[in-house]
Amino acid sequence: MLSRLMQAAKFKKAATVKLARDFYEQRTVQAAQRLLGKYLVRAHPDGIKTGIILETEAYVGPEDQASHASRGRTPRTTVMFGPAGFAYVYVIYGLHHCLNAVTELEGYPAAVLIRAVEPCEGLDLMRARRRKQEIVSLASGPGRLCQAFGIERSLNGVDLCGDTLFVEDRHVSPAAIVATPRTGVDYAGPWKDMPWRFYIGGHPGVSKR
DNA sequence: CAAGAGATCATCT
DNA sequence: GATGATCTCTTGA
Repeated sequence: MLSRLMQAAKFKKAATVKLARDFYEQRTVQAAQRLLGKYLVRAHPDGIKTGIILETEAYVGPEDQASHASRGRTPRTTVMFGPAGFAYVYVIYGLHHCLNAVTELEGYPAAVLIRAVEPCEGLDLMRARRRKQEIVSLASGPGRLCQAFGIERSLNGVDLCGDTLFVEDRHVSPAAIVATPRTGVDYAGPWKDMPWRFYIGGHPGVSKR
């Protein structure tokens, strides 16, 4: 059994190397690509959960009709208009949560949707939350990963440069990055074809479509 | 394995 | 009142 001390030690180590705000201030498409291979970390009273980011999507600016922010600033999208490095978490289809990292400058609405990770630490915690056993099915999709990691609306607006949810500045170099159009945005007119979904090629943990 | 439907409600019109 | 940055289960080949 992993002692509380060991977990604390791991957490402490991870916390010292988390991505800083300036990472999130870069261009969204670039941030989406550079997040691939990095470690998403969720600290929770139950224990720590981590996973390697496998799949992301970029939602870029007020013109992007695929983005929630294209309809202007609303209570929901306020976080997207705020400064970089905060979490935008929303409920979709009344059932599932999706996690985004807000990017670029304050006033310019943009974010990276984290669509899938390869679970590393906290596997049994994730299994319990997901009620699935297979590692590959624990976090291969935006809703699945939020369920596995215990990410819900209470985390909307949390600082990704804080201690509860962050990305470790540690990189597993992806063999190949694939770019495709984003998922489920057929309504987005000319923007639906922008190749702003990125994933690690050939990895089984990438979400199905 | 692919296709289709149902779940279920916050959000905006 | 309509819709959705999804998931799971069922059906049928």
